[in-house]
Amino acid sequence: MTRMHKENTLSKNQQIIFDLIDKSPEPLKAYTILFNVQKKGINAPPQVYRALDKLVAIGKIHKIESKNAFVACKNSDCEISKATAFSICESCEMVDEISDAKLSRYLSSFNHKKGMKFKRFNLEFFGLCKKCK
Amino acid sequence: MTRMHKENTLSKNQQIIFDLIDKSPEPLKAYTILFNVQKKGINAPPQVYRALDKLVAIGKIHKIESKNAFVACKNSDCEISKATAFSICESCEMVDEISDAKLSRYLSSFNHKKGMKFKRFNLEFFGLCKKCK
DNA sequence: TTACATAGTGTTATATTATAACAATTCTAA
DNA sequence: TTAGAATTGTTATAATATAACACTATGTAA
Repeated sequence: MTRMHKENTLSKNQQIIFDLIDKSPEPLKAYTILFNVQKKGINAPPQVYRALDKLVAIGKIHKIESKNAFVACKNSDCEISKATAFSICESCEMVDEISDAKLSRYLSSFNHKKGMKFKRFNLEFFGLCKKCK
Repeated sequence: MTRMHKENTLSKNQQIIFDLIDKSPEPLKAYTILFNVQKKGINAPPQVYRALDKLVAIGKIHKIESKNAFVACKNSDCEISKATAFSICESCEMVDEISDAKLSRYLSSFNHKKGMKFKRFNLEFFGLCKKCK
């Protein structure tokens, strides 16, 4: 049997950073996170980026590529980030994770004509949210 | 009548940078572009980024957000970058713009339950291309 | 043809985002 | 209890992107 490590438990830095992202109403950038956790003893960028990388890998957070920012996963259906979709308000910067089984199924089964088999997708919609439009 | 400027013609720097991207088989990063156009008198990052911004705005190129890199538009249907989709090989870095009217229609008409009206989307699929799988 | 607005250029400096490299420590499974 | 894996702490630096300012070129309207 191959060695297994404890799952579902986050390390100290990972927990600190996840908590911060999870309670933020908006996506957080790495250096904003750094600034906010310095009081907890996390002093340098690599500490933040390492935690972010791990949290992304295990699906606890997602990176919003168009903003270089991170949000907590709100969607139990996204299967460790294999299928992510977001709506992004171009005015107030609000980001909302889309949980739509039909959309997810449609895209997961989409096959490129040129013979590529997809493992993962990320979709970002842009517009104006209810409040801003 | 409102003032109109010439359309469809690129400025000198825009043309140089578009030509470079257009003949590249792979997405190009801003500083790779800078390095390659220095012999043509483009010396500093802002010159590159300004041309890239404009080329993106008029739909001649697209930014691959997950790679911070740029490709020429191969899809006359994308309507000035309102609806972009790419397949990205995780092994060889190849990027291919997807032109699929059905997919585009499906996503363009997708409406978020929470009342957001979308103006634009970007979709990035990841996997292994024919050659790499 | 002038004059005006808009777009583009060149330049220096700096801001922002992300990683390399290395030493030390802690956790986990056997 | 011990070896491997994961995590931490740290310094330095790489990579990506923009601010700000002076200047030039181009298209349009009068």
